[in-house]
Amino acid sequence: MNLSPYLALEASAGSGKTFALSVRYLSLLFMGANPQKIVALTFTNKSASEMKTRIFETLKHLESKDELEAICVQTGKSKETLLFEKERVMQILLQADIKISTLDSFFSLILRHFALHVGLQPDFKVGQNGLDEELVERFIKGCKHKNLYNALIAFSINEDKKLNDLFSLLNMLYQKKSELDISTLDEGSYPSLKPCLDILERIRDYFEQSGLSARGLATLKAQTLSDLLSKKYLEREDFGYWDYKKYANERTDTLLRELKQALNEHVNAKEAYFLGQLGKLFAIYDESLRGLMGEYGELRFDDVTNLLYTLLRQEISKDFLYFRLDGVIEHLLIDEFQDTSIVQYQILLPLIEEIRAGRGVKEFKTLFFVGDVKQSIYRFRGGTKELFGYAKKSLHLDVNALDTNYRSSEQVVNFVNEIFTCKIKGYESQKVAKATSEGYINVRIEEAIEPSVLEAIGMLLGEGVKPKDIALLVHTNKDAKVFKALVQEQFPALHVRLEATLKLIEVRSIKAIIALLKYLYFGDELYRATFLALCGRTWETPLSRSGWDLDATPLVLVEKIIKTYGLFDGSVDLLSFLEVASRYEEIESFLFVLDELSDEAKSEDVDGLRVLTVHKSKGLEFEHVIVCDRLSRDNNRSDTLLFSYDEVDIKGLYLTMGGREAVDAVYAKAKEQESVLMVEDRLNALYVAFTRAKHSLFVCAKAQNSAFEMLKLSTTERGVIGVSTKETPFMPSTMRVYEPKRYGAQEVVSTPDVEGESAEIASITFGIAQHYLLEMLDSFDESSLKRAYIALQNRFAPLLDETTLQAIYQRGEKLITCKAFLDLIEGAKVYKEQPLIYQKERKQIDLLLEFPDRIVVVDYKSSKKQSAKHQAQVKLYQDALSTIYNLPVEAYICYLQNDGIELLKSL
DNA sequence: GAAACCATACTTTTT
DNA sequence: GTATGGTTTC
Repeated sequence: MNLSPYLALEASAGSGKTFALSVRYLSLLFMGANPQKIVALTFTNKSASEMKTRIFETLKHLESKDELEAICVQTGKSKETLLFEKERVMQILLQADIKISTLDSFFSLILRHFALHVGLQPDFKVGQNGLDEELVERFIKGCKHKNLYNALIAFSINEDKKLNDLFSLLNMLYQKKSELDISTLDEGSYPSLKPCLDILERIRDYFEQSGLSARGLATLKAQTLSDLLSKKYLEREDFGYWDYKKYANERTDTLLRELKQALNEHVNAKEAYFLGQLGKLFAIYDESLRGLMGEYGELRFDDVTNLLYTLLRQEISKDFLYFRLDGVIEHLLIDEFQDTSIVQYQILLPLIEEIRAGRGVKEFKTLFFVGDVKQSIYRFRGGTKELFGYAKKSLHLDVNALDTNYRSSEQVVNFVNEIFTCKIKGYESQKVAKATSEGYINVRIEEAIEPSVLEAIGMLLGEGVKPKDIALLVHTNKDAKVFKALVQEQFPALHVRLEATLKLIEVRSIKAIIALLKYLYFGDELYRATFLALCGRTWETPLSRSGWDLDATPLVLVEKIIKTYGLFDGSVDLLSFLEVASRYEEIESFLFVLDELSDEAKSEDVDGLRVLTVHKSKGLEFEHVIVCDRLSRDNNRSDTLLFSYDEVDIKGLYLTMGGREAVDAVYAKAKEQESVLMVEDRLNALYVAFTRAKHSLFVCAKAQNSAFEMLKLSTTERGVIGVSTKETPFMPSTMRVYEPKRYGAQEVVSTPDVEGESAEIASITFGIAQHYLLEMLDSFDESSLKRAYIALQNRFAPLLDETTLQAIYQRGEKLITCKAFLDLIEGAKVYKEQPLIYQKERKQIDLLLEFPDRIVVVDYKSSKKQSAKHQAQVKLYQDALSTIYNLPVEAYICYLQNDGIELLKSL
């Protein structure tokens, strides 16, 4: 065999990491590994499910996959042998409980086995929980109990920390709990600044006698530590400069040295006091947290790792812990290794070492770590890229690097190589694999980036690029919002997606199904139109309400809709939706809960131009990428605590103070190290952003204060956009991108009859939109109207242009100011969109007014064109309601027209 | 040329 | 709360 048993794979962006992982996994299977004993770990649920899918897909179609060749090489078996064994391996895989998961769910699984050892019930919940307030309460109670309450207050005042700040500090320590022995933090008493101030006074006296300028003397005054630390002369060796120069001598320089020494002692004493206090408080915090977890059975993600680590260290032996996991794990694969945190690594270490020990030749145990330190951008949440190098070295792993880029075009690969060589430490040029496409690069440096970004989008659309193939990468969530609004304003017809965690009911294909269900049930044209629009079908598409059995279960109905309209797009979301549908027995209860369904979608809606942060884009790829500069200046706020590392071990913990570096060399070094790491992270973020592009890459940089400054970019344009004719749509053909039709408001209302079909459709759309606005109206006042209008815009922006939407708004305005109408509803109990079953027909009443002595039904119409029909319809409502209520029923048709509201009483 | 002063913004996010 | 950038001051 050629499979290297202990391998670290360096996989740059686009170099075929997923390919390598599935080859490795399948090779292990073909070599006889038991899938129960292979653990593959990733960081997100998304990549875990992708990995599973990829492995199954590859195995299923092995004969036609490139992976086959690679598996031959790894296993040393011939193609024929592999294909012969394929079915057997598939069977094994299908029957096994496959262990491909995120680190976090793997850890919670282990913890559940041992929950009782840490005072928890095994059915604890993991997630964000709302126990924060409870924690504060318990913490304060704990402080009182330990007679530390006054100390807490004194500490708070001394350090000028609010309880909130203090809590974030404690939480920070909590995250580092496994790396740091908090109980041994130094302790001291609160130091006096007097010795330092005394020396300063001596310097001042001396200079005053010598005749130093008033300006100079002013610099030798200070009240507080931060005053003092901000003095520039602390950065100097002596006073031989500026106003001081004339009077400086050996004496003043000695005093300066003394001052620095005294300050050094002071800051260190202060730090010791601070950390000592914090350590005491931390013990209470930790205890309160443990208590809460036990009582409520709710854990945060950090709690899982922390408890597991505690368990591993003290309470039970490592062998026992991992032995309990369904037998011993023999193969471990870790993806995105550079994002592993120290605690996570420490938890896995016994397992890793067990495998690495490789007792006896017969034993078949392997390790496989894949990662790319250039893509490490999660340091702020604990990701430690140094672990990759450390693991390679300490475990004596074989190291391999993937050097060819299969994702990006030639121009993009070359550009990335050119930009990042020498900038990222140890950057190796990637080779180009895609000889077929040349690609396109456009770097713009302008005073403002907004025009460049819009121009870039315009260029791409002009070349016939589909919006869904464009991604706008920004630095912050706030920027994402701004850019989304900007793009939408400039291209009103364009579908723009702000990337966020999606709910199931927000997925386009599911929205369509819901609309159709509502149409079938209520028969409202609005829903029919919504359904057709969401599917990208034309208005003429025949769609009948008959032939659907509404008494069938929701599951059967949804299945039938999916089948009939070919809505299945291979995404897991539709499956989840079917699962949700199966929870309900009849359509009424299903429709009732639909709008509030909180189930989350697993895959994203891939329609429309995407706007997302660089961090969210990691692991994704897009045909065309526009990387935007940051809109605001970036803020490198430093934390109150500063950690310094010796490779992967915490070497020191410091209290940050402005100017401390001038008097404390150790601290200065730690701060320097921190800032180097921060710059590296930022550079990596840019690397991640640039390498998302498959075909073309736009960089829109600011002339000043650019986030790209460290790349030293210059304006350039290379290659051609030229869209390839070969199209691989994500959505099935029936879910085409909807092509917006533009209908002028004038056209709609003026001569709908003569204009023919398109005007007919336009007036239907208009009517539906009008109805929708009124449906969304909570009450008949202006603020409700504004809210309803926003809802209208969200829904109809792709269908109707701005003028038309405005016209609808104005009609709404007229309605809520119409005296006759307001008089009519005065004193009534108002119901909207009431379903009504009469003579076996399902109807929906626009507006139902309940008075003590009578009932009024109102139907909205946007034109008088078919008034006879309208009359008949409200008559029907009137009759129907008469049978239900024992009261007289009046019926009105409310015509909403451009020139005003007309309220017509039906006879 | 250097210090002090004043005004001005103001992170990244999954499990 | 805290860096930073620009301006003022001697």
